[in-house]
Amino acid sequence: MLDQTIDLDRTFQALADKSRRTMVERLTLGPASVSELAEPLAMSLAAVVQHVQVLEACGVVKTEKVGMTRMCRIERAAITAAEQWITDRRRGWETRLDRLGDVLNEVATNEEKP
Amino acid sequence: MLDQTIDLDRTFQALADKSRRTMVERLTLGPASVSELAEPLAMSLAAVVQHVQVLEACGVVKTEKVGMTRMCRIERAAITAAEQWITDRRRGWETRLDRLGDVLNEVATNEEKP
DNA sequence: CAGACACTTAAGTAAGTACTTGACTATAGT
DNA sequence: ACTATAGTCAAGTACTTACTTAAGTGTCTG
Repeated sequence: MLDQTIDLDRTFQALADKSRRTMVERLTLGPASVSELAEPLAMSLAAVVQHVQVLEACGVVKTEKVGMTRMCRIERAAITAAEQWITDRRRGWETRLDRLGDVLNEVATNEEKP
Repeated sequence: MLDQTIDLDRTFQALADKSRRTMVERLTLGPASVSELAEPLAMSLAAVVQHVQVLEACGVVKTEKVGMTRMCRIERAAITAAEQWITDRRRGWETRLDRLGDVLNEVATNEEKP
């Protein structure tokens, strides 16, 4: 429960960076090495490694060393938790707006035949 | 287009904080003043105002001054954009996994009757 | 074995975040 | 008019982030 809060913090934080989102987008196409992730980004490899560490720390990606390359792949759970949080909120305000709509309809109906 | 990237940065950044998520959760129940948002949070009013400013800067909430209170309400577009980004990624990796599933099924079928 | 390759680690830096306190400014009620 | 309320503004501070460069460490390839 408390852990989930921490993970949401870290997951949203991880997604709050264009470079990391680019990496995630690449990884949705399939696993990739660190240098493959680095390829479209204008920064040092060391910086990319640090971004990978951020993504790994929040559980959005998992990595595994194969020979001299580190293969990265996306891990569904963490990112899904973030999606779920937003979806739950949206559901909240949508049902509220539905109820508001009902009330407005009722008022309108009552005004039509007073 | 470029703006959208900036907005996603800011929106995810905004959601990467427990206090701000608490505020958003409160606001999904309906509009609230700054002090109402502050009530469950262990920090100064000034700090809460700053959080509200962050949420407003990324478009997740809109505010309006009514008398001496500032009323805040949630604004769907920005937060929906964030949700959409995740949903699009998930759709990406799900279709990829589906294709992988197809390939595996095909392999399995071929192995059954070689 | 030599050299290239793919990271890895460490240390440093500039900018950004999340607060704080304290002084101030408009309302609103009595 | 007097005072409480609800917020606003400006500094200041401790901490974190997103990089950088430079010097390693294992892992192939010829």
